[in-house]
Amino acid sequence: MRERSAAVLEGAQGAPRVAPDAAWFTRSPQEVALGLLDAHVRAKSADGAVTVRLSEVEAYGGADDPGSHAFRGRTARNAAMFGPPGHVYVYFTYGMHWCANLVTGPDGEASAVLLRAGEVVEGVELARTRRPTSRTDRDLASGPARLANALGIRGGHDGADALDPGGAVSLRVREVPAGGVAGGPRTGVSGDGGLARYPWRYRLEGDPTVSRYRAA
DNA sequence: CTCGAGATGGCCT
DNA sequence: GGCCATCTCGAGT
Repeated sequence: MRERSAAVLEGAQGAPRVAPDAAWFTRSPQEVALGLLDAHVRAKSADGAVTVRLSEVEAYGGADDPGSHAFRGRTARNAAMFGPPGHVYVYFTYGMHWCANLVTGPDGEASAVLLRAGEVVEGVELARTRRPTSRTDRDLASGPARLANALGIRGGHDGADALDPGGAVSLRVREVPAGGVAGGPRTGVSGDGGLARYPWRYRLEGDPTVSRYRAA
């Protein structure tokens, strides 16, 4: 199945990026996901800071979403998803990789947006040292685990408050949403319902840094 | 550029 | 014990 495209970055070009507050994240994961496109995610550590401009994200619901880690209820692993909005939810997958999400919706309800891909716009040299296998800079954060790795986000960041501008992870979102982005197929939802029922994967169409891994 | 296969460990049933 | 919200590498077009 081929994906359809849509307009890109209309109105957002030149719009300032601002630090979001809790209310900004207290919305549906789909709304937040669209708002996060073209946002800056910054992570600082003792080594320095890396900032990624997001080009691809994916929304996850809670008990109503079979593709969500929270589908079967709260566990120690997914506890951050049930916590306050604007915090980081980090999980370990495939025995190797960390992936970073931002929690959405009211405290106590589980939903989040997975950060799938982006472009490193600050700290490229540090990101290269963390991702020595990247052949080109566009691959530094072109995938969920690649992005988390480039930012230096690991399990220790689980639950971190991304609304604190001075925190280890901080955000600046477009004052005018990038908008006009197609919903692509999701991973993790088998069968024909994947795209039809949960078209919650969003990207900046034509952006060279989007992940090349697309669900079958 | 694309495709296919293997690695690898925590979580959930 | 099976299942992954994946990545890298090698080989083929």
